[in-house]
Amino acid sequence: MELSDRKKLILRAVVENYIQTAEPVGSKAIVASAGLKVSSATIRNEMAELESLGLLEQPHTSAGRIPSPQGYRLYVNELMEEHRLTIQETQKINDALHLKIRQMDQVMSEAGKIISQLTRYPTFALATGSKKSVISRYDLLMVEENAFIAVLMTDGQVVKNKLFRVSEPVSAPQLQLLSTLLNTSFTGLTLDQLTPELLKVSAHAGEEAYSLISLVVSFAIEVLEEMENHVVHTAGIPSLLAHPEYQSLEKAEPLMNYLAEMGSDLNLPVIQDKNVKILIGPENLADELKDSSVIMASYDIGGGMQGVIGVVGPTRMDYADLAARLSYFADGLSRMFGKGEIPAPTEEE
Amino acid sequence: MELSDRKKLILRAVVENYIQTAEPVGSKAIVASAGLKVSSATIRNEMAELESLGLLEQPHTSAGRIPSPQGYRLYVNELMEEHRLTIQETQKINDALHLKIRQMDQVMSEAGKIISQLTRYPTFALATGSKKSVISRYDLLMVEENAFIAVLMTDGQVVKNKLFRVSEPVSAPQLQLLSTLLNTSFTGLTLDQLTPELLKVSAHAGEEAYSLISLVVSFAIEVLEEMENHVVHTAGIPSLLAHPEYQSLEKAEPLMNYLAEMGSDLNLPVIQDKNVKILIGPENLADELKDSSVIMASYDIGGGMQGVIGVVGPTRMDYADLAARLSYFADGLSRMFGKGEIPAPTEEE
DNA sequence: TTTAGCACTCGGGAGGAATGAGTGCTAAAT
DNA sequence: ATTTAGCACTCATTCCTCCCGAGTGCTAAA
Repeated sequence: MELSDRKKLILRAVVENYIQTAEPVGSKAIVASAGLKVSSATIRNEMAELESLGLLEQPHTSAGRIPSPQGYRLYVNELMEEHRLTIQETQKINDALHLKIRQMDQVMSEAGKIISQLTRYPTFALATGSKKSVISRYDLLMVEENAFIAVLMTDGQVVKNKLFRVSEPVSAPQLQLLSTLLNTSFTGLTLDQLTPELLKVSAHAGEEAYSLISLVVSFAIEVLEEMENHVVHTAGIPSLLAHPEYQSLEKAEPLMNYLAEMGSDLNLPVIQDKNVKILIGPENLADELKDSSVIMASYDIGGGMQGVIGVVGPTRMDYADLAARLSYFADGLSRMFGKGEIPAPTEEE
Repeated sequence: MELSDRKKLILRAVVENYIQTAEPVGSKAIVASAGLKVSSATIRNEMAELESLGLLEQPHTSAGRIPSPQGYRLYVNELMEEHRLTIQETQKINDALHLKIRQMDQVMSEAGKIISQLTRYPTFALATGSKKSVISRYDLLMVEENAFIAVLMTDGQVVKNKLFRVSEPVSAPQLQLLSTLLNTSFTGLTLDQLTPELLKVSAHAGEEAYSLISLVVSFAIEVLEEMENHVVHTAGIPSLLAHPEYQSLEKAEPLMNYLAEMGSDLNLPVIQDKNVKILIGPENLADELKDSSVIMASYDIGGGMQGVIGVVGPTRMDYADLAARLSYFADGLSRMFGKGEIPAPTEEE
């Protein structure tokens, strides 16, 4: 069933009033804010109907109405106008992007901090993707007699390194040999393909080579595990407390703990079709989020992976504004990854 | 003036009772807990004196006593018995150390998480040291025609890398040349020595070399800046809410925000003589910490740097227990850095 | 110096009245 | 058929007030 235009107008007024004031919206307030030429009694009748449709609800009998999750959903889907960012806002986001993000592997952790500062909401950031990462190349660098550095690169262009200290001395030619071996036998393999393979190689090379190889390969496994584990970075969790819906500790604490501890077992649907995805109240899978909303945007990392960055807040959020900001931010990140390089401030000369 | 033994006993009983119950301690409770063969009236007299000495205070007239910051300080300095960890506790810490910390550069961020989980207090972790870091070696790895990896190692044995994409194609011999140049002219320099030097080199080599060199050097500068910036990692901030002294948002919020935002401008005295340092209430420099305590332990990173890891909580903390746990944990980290290698689970066979 | 006894203080919780915003419903008006 | 004015009603919130009890300080005796 389709709502009358007037009902839509009223629902929208309720949502937008409530987003601003955080107080239940009464019929008189609607008359004042929406440009309707009807009396408050009429509004009351309409609101009663909107309530029976499940779009509005009453905290208690003698209070105004607040939007239900379904009400917000309808608002987001049909009523909300796309928010246009001001030049200042885009400028702010651009500045933050370019100033703060220096190294590619900091993107995950820094992006969250930036968004959290910009929006004053808690944020989470993670990388995802169905495609399994593989190591595309190995380099071994001799440091001294019993220390060397392994540098690994994944197909997603992520580079990781680790310093190894070993008891038996190693030589440069030896490392050369090993890295050839690694590059021929241990590249292009996904995490599950990587373990049993070890044995074969130990036959070819000597005892010592075996132990070195296994050191580097177990490092490779760590790296791949880390990539698949979808570590979730969070930032700005205490910002929650600034919002009236989390003024009571019973509300705030479970959510804050959930956010602080959301590790690999994230209960969010991370696949998304469009750039921005909004989950309202009970649409969230995690119990701790049933009374909150999540707005997230995705960006392309390359190598078949995508990054997701989102904010968490009360269902009473400025969806239009946040969606626009996140989307713009995510686009900026996509662009950075697309270019494969950070537009550092030094480049602009 | 030296306190009588009985006063010491009473002070200690008050502190330890209060640490456990979080409720002001009355004279009767003291009689019951401390093994004193005197009546509650005597205790009351003694407590009145302890109060006038500034060691105890009364939340309000008709309540028991709680320790003042000076009271805690005296307790920590003289009365507290060193806490012996149980086998289980040390085991737990060892397990956490070995399981969670895989790569050296994760130590900072992981250590905090571990301690926070172990203690259920918010933690902070940072690296410090008067000595300036320098880059001790550069390696350039050719990836493809217009991409290469720079691997930098500091004198503190930290290795960082970055993938560069360049518009002009580069060749392996060229990179070889550049890395020699970098290693001869740009190693052993502190952050402040690093900038003006650039010009000299541009004369030697051609145009293109210049731009590549400056790319790598500016990365080196970023790395050194990052090391000097003493980035503070925090974890477990919401754990604060579990403690009764932070049940009211007015108390909890400023502190949580402070912790969440404590960036480079950390107002803590980071130098320390012993392994563990305790700051009680107003001994803290930051206003936000005036009603809280900080317990921190340091560990040796090598290369003239030391790491600091600490917990933040109410002044009513189990100082003995936490000091012991942190100290043990920090010693474990020192050992790891001393060996220069992570005792990975795979090695234990 | 210690102790028993007692009056006193004060925070915290329970109960209850006043307040007021906002409703639903009815009956008249358009 | 819809809209509106009017009015009784509901209920969260605020502000008293009262009461309780834990714990104190003080006094006077041991």
